[in-house]
Amino acid sequence: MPELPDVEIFKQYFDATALHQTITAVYVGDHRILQDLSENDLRSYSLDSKFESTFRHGKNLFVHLTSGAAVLLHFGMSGDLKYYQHSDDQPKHARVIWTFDNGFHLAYISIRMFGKVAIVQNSAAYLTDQHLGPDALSMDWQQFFAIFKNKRGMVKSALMDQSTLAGLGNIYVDELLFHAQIHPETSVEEMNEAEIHELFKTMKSIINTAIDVRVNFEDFPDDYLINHRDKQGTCPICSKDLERIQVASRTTYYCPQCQMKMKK
DNA sequence: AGTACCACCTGACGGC
DNA sequence: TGCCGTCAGGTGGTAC
Repeated sequence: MPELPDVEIFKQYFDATALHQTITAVYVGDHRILQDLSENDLRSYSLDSKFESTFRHGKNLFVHLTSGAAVLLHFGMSGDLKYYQHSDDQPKHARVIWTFDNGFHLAYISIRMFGKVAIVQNSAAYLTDQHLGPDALSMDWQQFFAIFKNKRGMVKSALMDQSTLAGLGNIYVDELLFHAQIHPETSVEEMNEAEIHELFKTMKSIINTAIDVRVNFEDFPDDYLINHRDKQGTCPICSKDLERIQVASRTTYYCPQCQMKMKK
């Protein structure tokens, strides 16, 4: 699930539920999810502290604690959050659970264990250390063009590379290339400024749309690719059968008629 | 710098 | 019903 729009919705959910309450307990359901962090350390950072504010960069969600440090949540391929009151509602794959003084709990869920929970002292330094590029939603055109005018390789690989820009994954890269009518294997160095600008505009548009519909698949506009990603899928615009190929080792859907721009 | 693999995990689904 | 292969929206490492 979680690419930038999903994580933005997690942030909004977190802000609406789990801030400003004293943490009274921390439960770790599977310590493998903790990165360079012991269960005891997570507990001592959390207990008697409060979640104060959240900050998202790409697919990373930082939650600042009143104790000073921040909890970093990364959701991998199957992460989620759930705020609930009764233990009957505890989700099956809750890997970390924070309990608050109002009796509610916040569960960090990860089915496939690909996510991570860490403690970071300085989120800006963490982004630098991890070599993360600028956030795809907040970056401006000057930044985007400065990066892409010097990039080489396939456009899909470039957009997926978190050190180039942070936040896009397989689903939304396919979606934006579809709307920009650019073939996923197009070489970035073959694209002119107008095409790169189209890429930028479309990227902003599809991220904002996904956030507006709160990533509910059924609420995406009819001309979006997202609900047609299957082997029998047809193009929502021209009805031609979609192509399914591997690009940068990832399953890629595109319309061979609408996405003609291709130079290898 | 870019790409092609492999690995990390669990669960859902289709075929037999 | 059960077993098995395949696939899944992420990331990190290694080798070329």
